[in-house]
Amino acid sequence: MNKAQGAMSYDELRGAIAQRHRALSGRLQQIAEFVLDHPTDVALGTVAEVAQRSGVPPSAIVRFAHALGFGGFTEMQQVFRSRLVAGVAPSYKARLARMKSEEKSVLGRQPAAVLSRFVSEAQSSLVTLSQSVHARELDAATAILAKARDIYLLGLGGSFPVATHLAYVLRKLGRRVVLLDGTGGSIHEQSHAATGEDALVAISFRNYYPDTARLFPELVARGVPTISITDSLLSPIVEGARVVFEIQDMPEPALRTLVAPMCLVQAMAIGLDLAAD
Amino acid sequence: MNKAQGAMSYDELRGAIAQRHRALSGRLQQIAEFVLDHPTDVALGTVAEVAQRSGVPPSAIVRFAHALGFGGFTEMQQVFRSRLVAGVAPSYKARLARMKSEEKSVLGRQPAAVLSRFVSEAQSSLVTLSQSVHARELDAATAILAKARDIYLLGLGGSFPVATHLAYVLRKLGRRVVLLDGTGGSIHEQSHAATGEDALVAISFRNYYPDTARLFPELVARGVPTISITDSLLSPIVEGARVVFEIQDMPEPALRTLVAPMCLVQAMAIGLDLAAD
DNA sequence: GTGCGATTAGAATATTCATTCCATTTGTTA
DNA sequence: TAACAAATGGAATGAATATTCTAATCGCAC
Repeated sequence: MNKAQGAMSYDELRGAIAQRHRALSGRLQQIAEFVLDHPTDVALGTVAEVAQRSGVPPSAIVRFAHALGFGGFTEMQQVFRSRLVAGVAPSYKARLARMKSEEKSVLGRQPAAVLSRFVSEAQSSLVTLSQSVHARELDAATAILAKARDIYLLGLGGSFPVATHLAYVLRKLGRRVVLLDGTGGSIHEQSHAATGEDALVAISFRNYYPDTARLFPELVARGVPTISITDSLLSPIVEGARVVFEIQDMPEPALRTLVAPMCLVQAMAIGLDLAAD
Repeated sequence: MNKAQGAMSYDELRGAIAQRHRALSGRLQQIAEFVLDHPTDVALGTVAEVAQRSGVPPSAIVRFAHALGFGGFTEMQQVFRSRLVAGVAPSYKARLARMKSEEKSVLGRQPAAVLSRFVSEAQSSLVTLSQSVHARELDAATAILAKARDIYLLGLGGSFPVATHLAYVLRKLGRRVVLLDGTGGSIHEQSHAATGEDALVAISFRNYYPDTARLFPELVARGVPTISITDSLLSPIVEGARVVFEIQDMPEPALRTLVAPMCLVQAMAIGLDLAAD
């Protein structure tokens, strides 16, 4: 009623409700309690649904929103929805918005600010990684690698660093590795010896490197067990893969730090080594 | 259309979309890509909003839902909403606790536990990075690169992924880059043309790759301005460098994720590009 | 018990929204 | 090139929804 609630976080709203609870009328108190106990219902439901579940008429819900300073139910609902999106993607939108604004400010142009931006970007990509990769996939991947005679690595363009890193670690651990880098001629020749006894790890992000998209199906067709690391289930290296690791929210090519895939391949390699004992 | 999609989990829906993607028409493929990339928008938005953000007419969105076997957009949206509620249910605390317990349990050898170990290790290495790198060094480094005609990159062995990544980004930004990788003969020949007009970025960690230790002094002696990224001030690529980035606490070669140096070179490259305007 | 202000419920309304339909375009086969 | 089928975009439609309005009710002081 009195306070102008422009943009409000969910936690702030909780505090505000708790504070005013005593001052509210009977019905409104009842709604306050329901709303604090069932934030998800408020976020996703309609006025009628919330009204029914909390046992009050729809108009009371709207009055409640008004009493809190919102223009209406819809406005209040936005705050509850923000809590949901925060739960799945740690401040994805906020991050983007912050980057956009910083980019244009004078501060954002200083190298030090650029570094801290990439650091925080990398941090959140690591959080996402550990959330989105499931144990089952990792187990399956290491099982494939454990049985392989030779391990073929396919990662070109922007993904090449990931492939070289995996190659390095696997070789350190005594595995036989063929890095498909296309030096000294066609990449087809390098992969010509691959069979079902071997294994392939393919890495590719948007925009998918043409050679990768071309070679991958050939190897799959030849029966080579395949592990794919990519950023979308629609990428050209998904179909036919035994295991797919999807790493979401990859920024545009020039801005990606490759932190998440680097960590992932590292864990695959070391996990393989530990499981072998 | 054909499949009766009663109750469906979000992951199942993702799989279904990926599977049918090829069989869909152009517009519908475009929508498929958008919804996989922006599940939150679909969960919370209206048909009109989703349509606008994905750049298609609203009717196409409905047709997409139909093509997937749903009765309409609203029905499909329920699946996307289920993902949001699932995301908040096991709260941060629970998830964090689970990670902690896994880490210490006997299951430490399982790949999933290995991954979470590398992730947390990478997290702390990023924190260290942003603390130990100072603005002055970054400014000096970008200044050197800005004046360079060609940028030579020297990073062999375990550091090679970092060098290739830097090469990729710098080239994307239109810089002339020479990656010293030793293919097709001696690495000396590749670097033969470097002069004081150019610049060198050298990356090396223990155990320092012999070729790096050999080539580095030569280039310095020839007057090439140099930026070094290494793990100790006693490393062979420190003496003579204009700027030295010391990244501490690098684990042994097979265990390092290269997360910190990857971030650093990324920031250097982008910082250079932004400063150039 | 009476009168008054605050509160409430439910119907009425206006808006937003998903869906459908059809004319037009696009792509394909003959 | 012509004819056909599939796909597309945009307007029309009807349902669902939030909000407002008003009459009725409640609580309370006197």
